[in-house]
Amino acid sequence: MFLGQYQHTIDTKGRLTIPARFREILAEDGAIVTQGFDRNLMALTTSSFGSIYDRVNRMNMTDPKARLLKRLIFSNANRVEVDKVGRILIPQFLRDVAGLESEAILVGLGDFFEIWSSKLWDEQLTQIQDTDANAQRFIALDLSPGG
Amino acid sequence: MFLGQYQHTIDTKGRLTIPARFREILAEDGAIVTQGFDRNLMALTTSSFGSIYDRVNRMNMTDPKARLLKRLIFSNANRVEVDKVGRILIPQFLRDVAGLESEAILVGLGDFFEIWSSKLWDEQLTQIQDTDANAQRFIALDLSPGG
DNA sequence: ATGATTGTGGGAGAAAGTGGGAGATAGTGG
DNA sequence: CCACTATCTCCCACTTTCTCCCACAATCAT
Repeated sequence: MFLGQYQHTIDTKGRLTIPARFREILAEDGAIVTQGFDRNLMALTTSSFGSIYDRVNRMNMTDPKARLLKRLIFSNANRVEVDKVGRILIPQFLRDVAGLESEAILVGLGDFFEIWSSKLWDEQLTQIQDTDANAQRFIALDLSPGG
Repeated sequence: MFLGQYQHTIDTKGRLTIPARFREILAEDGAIVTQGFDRNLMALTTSSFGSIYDRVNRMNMTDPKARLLKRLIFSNANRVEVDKVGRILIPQFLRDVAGLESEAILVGLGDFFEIWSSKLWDEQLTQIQDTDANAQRFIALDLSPGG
């Protein structure tokens, strides 16, 4: 399971170190990196990308929105390999999409993880750390641990 | 069941001793430490985190609110292992969230326990021990044994 | 009292993270 | 088709951080 947040550098060659904990999960058969929904990137295992693939594929392609979603997901998807010391190579166009420069925040989200520029992630954090708003969110979703 | 409160030091390496009583419960398969509701941390058994995981994970990722909630839950969660002498390692970013420095209060809350900085826990204590206020506060909460 | 358990600290080896060089590969123009 | 250039990939080296292990003090129970 991908959990927690890590800050790593992106070197001049566009290589990004994957946290050791994430590495084990990806090691089996590489990963897919694609554009996320919020100016970020999503990194998925090939199997969880597969399930998205199936879902999107089943959508009705006469619906313009479905076609747009399909293009978003697939045209920006990129297969990446983890190198010997645990890095992946992020293609230039994906770095541009997420505004990535010399450093990135890797954020575990359970089945997959996200890649953010530190600037944009800070903006997310301010939303996430709003404890009052969080209490409301939890209430609305009845997410108490015992529930 | 996690009960009572304990004060323990966090050493320079970020290690926090778990009370022996709590240890037995966690020993099997480690724990998940995550951000709590009030500038504190929650430590859950992997199984009770599992039920949260399932529910959050099923949410629709095309919904912005769902993404935010997912980030809240997973990005601040961290799997921790209990070492040979009964300590867990609290990552820096979680220590920051809860304002933890060289000591912490561990508070049993049944299914899980909380981790507080002593300063913030003192503030809680003054609220909890205000018997006059309590008389008013809890009226709305039905605590009859029959449930 | 004394042996066992619990809590705390620190050192050494291992692992993680980062950077850069050199050969291989691909693309471009003549 | 060949030569040149730019990019990529593989490999190695270094630094920092982490993890494992042991030691000691304090507390508890017999």
